Amino acid sequence: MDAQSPAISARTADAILAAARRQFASYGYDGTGLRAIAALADVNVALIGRYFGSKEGLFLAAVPPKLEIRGLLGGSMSHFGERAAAIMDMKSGRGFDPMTALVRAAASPACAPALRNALNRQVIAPLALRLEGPHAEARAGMILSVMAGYDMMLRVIGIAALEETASTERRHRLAAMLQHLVDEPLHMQDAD
Amino acid sequence: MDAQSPAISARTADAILAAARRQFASYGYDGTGLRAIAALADVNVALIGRYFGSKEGLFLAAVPPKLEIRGLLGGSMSHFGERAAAIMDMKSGRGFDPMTALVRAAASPACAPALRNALNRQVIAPLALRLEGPHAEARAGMILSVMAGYDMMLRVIGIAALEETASTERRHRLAAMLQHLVDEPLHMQDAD
DNA sequence: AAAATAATTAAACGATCGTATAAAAAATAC
DNA sequence: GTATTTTTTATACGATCGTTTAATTATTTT
Repeated sequence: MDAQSPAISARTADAILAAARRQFASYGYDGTGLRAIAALADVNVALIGRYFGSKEGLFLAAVPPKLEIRGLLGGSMSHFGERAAAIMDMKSGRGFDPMTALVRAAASPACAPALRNALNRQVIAPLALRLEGPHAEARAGMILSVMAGYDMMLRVIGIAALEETASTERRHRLAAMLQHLVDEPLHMQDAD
Repeated sequence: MDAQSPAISARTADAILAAARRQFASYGYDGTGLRAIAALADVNVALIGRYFGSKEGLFLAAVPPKLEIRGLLGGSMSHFGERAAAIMDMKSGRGFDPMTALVRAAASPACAPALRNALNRQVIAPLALRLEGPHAEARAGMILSVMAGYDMMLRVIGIAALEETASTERRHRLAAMLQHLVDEPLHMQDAD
């Protein structure tokens, strides 16, 4: 219909996006080849160019929109730590995880600006709105830091000290870290 | 002398290593080309192959040996948080920082095993020895997670919420996170 | 059924990558 | 000063990368 529209099939676009998410999360931005994505989606490589313009365009369409941690800001903030830790632990392994994709793609200069924008708008900002007390944005940034670092050490690098720790143990400690940042205004008595 | 020795000049090897560290820390493993390293070191590309065998060999010779966070375990553990946070804040920007290199290289499957070993032996293990109470290794892993995540969000991605926060503010909050993990056994009263 | 449009494919381009080979230059030994 | 060894260079190889062009198949329209 649209005169210069490049001829689109929603099914194919979704297949490419799904394959791209899996590959980017598993091998990072640089480590993922467009031919591997195309093979996984069972389409021709040229379709990626036609649908998303470039590799960077595909990455931006695939990963950032999924960065809103689902259900993370749903409930009460007095249990944010537990909720977030549970989500971090619930990873499917095979499927696509936005946080792992983020960690694996962060090193590529091509993605960094887009990731920064996406994180600021879709994670930091809404999270900061839920944080009471001063320095809400800085604390939100620290919360994201802790979650990303945890994912990096446990899933991307695979530090033995974390892998060999019981899941409930890990979850409890991560939850304490995050909740400490949420409740920071209540802990001001601890300052020296 | 050694019959099959490949003919080595210490000055050249050091120049290559220094250039490699800068490039790997700035552009990650995949984002760094051997020709760029050679140009920075002012030597021919072929010398890298002759001196270090392969790109992976060069990376392993350049980055992991520098991962021992200098001076981090020197003083009392009651001020570990402040000390570590100060080191994280003291980054030269231009020079080589092992933590940033770690974050930028973690995504590459070629480096992950070597990084895991280096971190386990040179960071986690000596740090865990200094931690009192139970789960020392898991807590050491979490400490490294927090530091790596902080570096990733602040330096690699450049989250605005952290960049726009005063350095002392950031340092104080990071120190509190780390000290909390060090002193965890003293906080058991907080458990629900 | 024929025509027109939508959607996909096959093939190749130029560039860059890590790596290997053989020749040249520099340094040392005799 | 020539010979020998050490160190560096120039060059090319094969592979893979992201991207593009033109041809082909599938679908819809008339």
